[in-house]
Amino acid sequence: MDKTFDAAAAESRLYKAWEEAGCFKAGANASRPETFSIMIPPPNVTGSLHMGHAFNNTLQDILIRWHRMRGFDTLWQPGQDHAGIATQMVVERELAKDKANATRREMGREAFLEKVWDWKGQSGGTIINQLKRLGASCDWSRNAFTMSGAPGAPAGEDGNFHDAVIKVFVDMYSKGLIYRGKRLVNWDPHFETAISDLEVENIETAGHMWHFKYPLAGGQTYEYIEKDEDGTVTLRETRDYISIATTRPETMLGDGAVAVHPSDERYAPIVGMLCEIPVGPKDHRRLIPIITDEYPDPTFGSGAVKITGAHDFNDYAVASRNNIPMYRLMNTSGHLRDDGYDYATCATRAQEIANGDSFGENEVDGMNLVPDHLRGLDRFEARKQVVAEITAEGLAVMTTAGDPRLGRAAAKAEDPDAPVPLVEAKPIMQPFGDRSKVVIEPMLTDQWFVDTDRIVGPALDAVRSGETQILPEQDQKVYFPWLENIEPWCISRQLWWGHQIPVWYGLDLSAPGFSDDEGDGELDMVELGRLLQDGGMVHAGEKAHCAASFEDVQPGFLDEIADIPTPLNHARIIEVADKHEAIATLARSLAEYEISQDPTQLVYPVWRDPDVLDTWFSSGLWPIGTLGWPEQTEALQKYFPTSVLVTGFDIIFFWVARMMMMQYAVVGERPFDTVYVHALVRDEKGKKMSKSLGNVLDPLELIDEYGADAVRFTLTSMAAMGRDLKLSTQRIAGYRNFGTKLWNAARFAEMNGVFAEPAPTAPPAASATVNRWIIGETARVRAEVDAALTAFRFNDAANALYAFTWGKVCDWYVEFAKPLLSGDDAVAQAETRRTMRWVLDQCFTLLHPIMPFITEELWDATGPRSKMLIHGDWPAYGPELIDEAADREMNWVISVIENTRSARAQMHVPAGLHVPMIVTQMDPAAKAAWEANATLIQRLARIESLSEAAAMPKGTITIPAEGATFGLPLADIIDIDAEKARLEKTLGKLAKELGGLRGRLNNPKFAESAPEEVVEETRANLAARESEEAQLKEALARLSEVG
RNA sequence: ACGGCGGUAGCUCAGUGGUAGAGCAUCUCGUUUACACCGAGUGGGUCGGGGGUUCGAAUCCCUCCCGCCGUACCA
Repeated sequence: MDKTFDAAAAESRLYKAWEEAGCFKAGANASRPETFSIMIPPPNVTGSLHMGHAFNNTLQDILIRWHRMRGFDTLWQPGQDHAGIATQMVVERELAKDKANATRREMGREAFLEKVWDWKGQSGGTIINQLKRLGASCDWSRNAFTMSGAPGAPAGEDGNFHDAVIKVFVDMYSKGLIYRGKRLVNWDPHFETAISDLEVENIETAGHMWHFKYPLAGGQTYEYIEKDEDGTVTLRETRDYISIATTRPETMLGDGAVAVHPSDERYAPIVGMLCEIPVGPKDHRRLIPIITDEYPDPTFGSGAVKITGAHDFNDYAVASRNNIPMYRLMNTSGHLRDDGYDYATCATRAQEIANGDSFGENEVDGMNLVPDHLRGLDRFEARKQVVAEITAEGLAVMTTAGDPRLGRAAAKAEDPDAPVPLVEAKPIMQPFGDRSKVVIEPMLTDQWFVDTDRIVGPALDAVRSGETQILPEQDQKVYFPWLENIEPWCISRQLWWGHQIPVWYGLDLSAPGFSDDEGDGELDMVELGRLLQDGGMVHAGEKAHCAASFEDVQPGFLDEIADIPTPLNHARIIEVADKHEAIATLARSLAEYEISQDPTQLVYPVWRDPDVLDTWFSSGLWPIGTLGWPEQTEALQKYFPTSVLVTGFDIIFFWVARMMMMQYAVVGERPFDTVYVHALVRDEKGKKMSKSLGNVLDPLELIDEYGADAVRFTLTSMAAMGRDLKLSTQRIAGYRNFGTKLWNAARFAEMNGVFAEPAPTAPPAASATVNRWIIGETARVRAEVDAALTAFRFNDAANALYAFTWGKVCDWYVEFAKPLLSGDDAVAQAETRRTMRWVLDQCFTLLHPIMPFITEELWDATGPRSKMLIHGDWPAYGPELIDEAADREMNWVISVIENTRSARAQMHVPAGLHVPMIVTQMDPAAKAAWEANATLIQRLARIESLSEAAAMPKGTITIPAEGATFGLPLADIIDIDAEKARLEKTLGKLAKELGGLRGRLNNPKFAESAPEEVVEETRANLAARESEEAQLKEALARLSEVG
């Protein structure tokens, strides 16, 4: 054997061997009926392994390997998700690298998707290979992908996921659990798609708050009165305006009202009046009502809030409650709209609405209230313009240049008394897209939603009842409130990469008011013309039908047109790109019919919803989708519900909660028995690792440097439940050393012929105390490891194994075994070889789930084996192997050695010097222990000989032990004063301890109320300490006599 | 602001009612039948502060202080 384990060379070789032998396959090494299954949290297909993945997958691999070795029918299901936004972003960026490439929009949907699949083909395997480097023992033959089987997927990308996703959508749609509606959503102007509020990061940004005057309509005035807490009037003036503050002046263009709190006396006189939005062409200044609502906080700002329902979530709620129109001001890229009618027309209509006309949602959405000269401007540019125009008009609230509210501007003011507009410098929380990093715009758009209220119940009940257990428990406190206050889940995304929503739209030809003049059920020219011009085609709504495919959706549309007059009711359903094309196609078809009079050529064009589903909608089906659902596969029967989900707390909302809801909604069962939620891996200072901070530790680099086992062991040993990991390379190096330590223990064993004979399959029968002792210690650690892993206490398992392997086996047992291995007692030698072999095998086995590579390598290097360690048999031996007498004896030996070493070191006895030892009194137990282990003690404590004496000679170092007092007569070497000091120090510590013990025992209440075994233990402890104290005092007295 | 978590040795953390532990780092010594990626030894803590419950509190309760993470934020 080499001196160290060559991780770099061995890891790929071993992994390949496992994989080629099919060791990871579902059910491999199964020897019992129970199943154990884990679904990997699917990493992004374009992603690469980061520390969080390394941690997450190490824990999963430990559970999987442990169960596989225990003979469970085990499945670790791997796969990736298609990561809609992220992947689309990556591919667009790749395309942009070469200016010659067409952009996404230029090449069109189909061509772009081909590029995405190409990219997936190229880079999709990256993360898989990285997981392999970590040692992840997933069943790769089952690798799943959330876009598998989608239309346009290239060969080799077949699979059930697309069908599963579409089926679920269709089912939920038909049950009414999915609906479409115009709602305010988070809109990413860069990607031009809706995003989830979970994908929005609120970041504090330096912002401004402007204060503007909204003049009352018709120049009306009122007495504006402010009072302090006592009701004393502090301000009274006549105003012809209401003061409004805003951080987003550009949205004023879309204001629908000004709201004040109903209790706000200051504004009571003007509630119900109209006021003017102080921006836009003078001729068409819009007037909006002053309303009351509970939302405005009278103590904040002016107490009056402008209501822009289409661009602010709070305002949206107010506008909804009060039937205030919500005017959308921006287009999908965050520029002010330049579609629709001119400003004057729209403003006129808006005024009618403000004056009380009824209005419809679609009509309002069609109105463009952006003044013509501002149309097309970027939203931030528009803000500047609006501010400038209002200020120029004198409608900004003014203050003096020295007003501290102005922030830095105030400090820099040359003339602090000069009048300036009140623009407060104010930190504001601004929403940013977590991918695009641009400011998110609340936007009123048509989107698809899951009616989560109706499917959330079982997901909550499951955790409440314990049907699914969330560990650590504190994470339930994250799960519950979120689900209890769940919002509708917006599942549509305006992207191309994803599962396209299986809904088709057709023109609504059953326009109300249309009549067939002759009542003959046939359309003539006049009627057709009317249908085209005035009928539903352009302005009326659309008819929507949902089905898994275009074929399946046709019957719905045929029903739809069955009632309209002949011959259109017999039109063929065809699919076109969008509504515009549908109108054109229908018009053309009708025109051709006019000439040909051939009804078989008539078509009714329908178009598919262009949006795709949120990636989390498909990954919400991960537990069943990966097992082949909707097919009732064998795997599904066997491995679902799954056993454990191991995941980071950051995706409890994103993923865990949604899987819970979806699995119950779709198959009516829990997706997993246990959810183990782990913390975040941080850098050694506790900072979140991020590229911008440059504190990212790359797991692959660490694996290169220290080996996968060391990285895995480090992560495991730090996996205390519910706490973040602060990772330092120093620690990883330490665990690399641990591997080397084990390696060298095996090397030592090899040198001593330990592996010459076949490996024992059962704990060897042993008569030597050391062997009996280490066998018992092994049984202890096995129980500890099993208990720890059962409770998901990964760190306890790792630390127990570390302490056992290094602290017990390598430090003591190997040393104790040396004399036996090299001694001339052939029987003892053989027994010790057998025992050491067995103990090392146990170390390899128990450590394998955490450190699979080095243990497999050692397993292979230490003799012929019937199977690889990955399929080794996990031990089940128990406390029957523990021999209390051997334990006591070896602990006594260890304490004598340690105490002797300690005394020697403190007294500066040269380390290499073998010294004589004297014993003055020894009880039978101590005597027996000494005699049985004299060689060991003498060797390890560097004792030349032991002789009995009636009393310690002058200048002796005293070493107390249980049942014996030892001494090292080293008068010529040691300093008497130093020995006195040493003894006194020890006595001091003892005295403190004794004080506590006596105090407790002397307290009658202690004996009364404490449990008996505690009292007993305390008494025994006191006796032992007292005897030690007596020994030391005697020694001290003797030294004092000497002087 | 609310919620969660945390404050224990120089550092990173275990320890959840029986009187404080580990690893790493420090310092000292050391090439002795594997291992310097090593061995032996040593120092180091009123367990964030205060109060309470208890025979006994790092541990349970109350309160305050500090840090981190979420969520919501006020136009």
